[in-house]
Amino acid sequence: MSQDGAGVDLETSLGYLLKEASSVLRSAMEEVLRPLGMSVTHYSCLELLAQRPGLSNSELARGTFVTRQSMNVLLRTLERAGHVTRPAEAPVGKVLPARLTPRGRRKLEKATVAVRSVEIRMLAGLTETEQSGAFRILQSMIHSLRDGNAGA
Amino acid sequence: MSQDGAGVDLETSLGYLLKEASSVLRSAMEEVLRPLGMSVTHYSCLELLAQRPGLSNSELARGTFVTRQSMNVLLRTLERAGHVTRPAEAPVGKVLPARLTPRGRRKLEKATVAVRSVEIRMLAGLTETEQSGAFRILQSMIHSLRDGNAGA
DNA sequence: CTCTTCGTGTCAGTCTTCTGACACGGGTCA
DNA sequence: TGACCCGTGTCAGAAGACTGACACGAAGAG
Repeated sequence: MSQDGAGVDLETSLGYLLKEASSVLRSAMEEVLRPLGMSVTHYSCLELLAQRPGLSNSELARGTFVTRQSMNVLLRTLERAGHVTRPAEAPVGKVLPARLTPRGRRKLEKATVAVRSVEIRMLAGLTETEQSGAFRILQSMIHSLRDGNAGA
Repeated sequence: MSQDGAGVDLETSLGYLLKEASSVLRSAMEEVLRPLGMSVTHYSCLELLAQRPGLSNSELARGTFVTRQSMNVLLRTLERAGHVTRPAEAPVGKVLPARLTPRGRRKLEKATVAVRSVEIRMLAGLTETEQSGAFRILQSMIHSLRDGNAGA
């Protein structure tokens, strides 16, 4: 199974483990977000908007790791639900800065509690040192991958 | 932006970083797999099958983190392309053990080279110690998240 | 033996996300 | 000034994955 030597051994592959961790984290978030009627992308968009008000559609897309087309449809949904507002006219260029409505902010608060509990659960059993180590290592991976992408 | 204190700070959140890393890894894999006409799920299925021949549809689904319905349509595609074979009749129960065809194995070999190069690039700049540390930490996260899921 | 429970393969429909394409505004540079 | 390139918002179609539901076989409890 794992002794053929030619392949990427699933049992020891950090890439596979990364995918698994991400998958489990996503499932856990979906589970706690579902009672609130929100998806992970929903929440990510709102959280991003809370921390950086006035972000544009494209910027939100990059921050949540989806295409700007996908973010566009999500943003429409959030506008229709009254969680987000965008001006009808672009103040400058074509960029429409999005903002949370009070209602969106209230919705987000509940979601944040739920999501934070998941993150805390995920980190249980890890020391501060391990957490900061993981942080640095993940950043290194991201950096290496991005550089390679741009360079190729 | 990050001093409101109430939220999950995106700049320091391991969950967010995990999602980012996973997203970048996926993009990098898609990029090198595209010239071969394969998707990440395609590759994952083939790789899993190479390392554990005879896996069933449901087992493959669990191993690639998709639903068994999704894996079912993928498996059909792979069968039609001649990369995978499944017996017409289940040897026992309803479980249909899938196997790589020689053609599937050849296809996988090319993909493996491409994917391994991505993984190597990702790990560049990390010491052995850091890698095994990351491995252990990711496993801990997965374990904590899974336990919580089951317990809830 | 019978009943219940569980896991499995599969069909159907829906939803999300993606790729491709277009027009538009702003900045740079000749 | 005009040409060019880049980023943006948006429309349209396609691909992928998901949820819900069904029937069937195996394993265990009674």
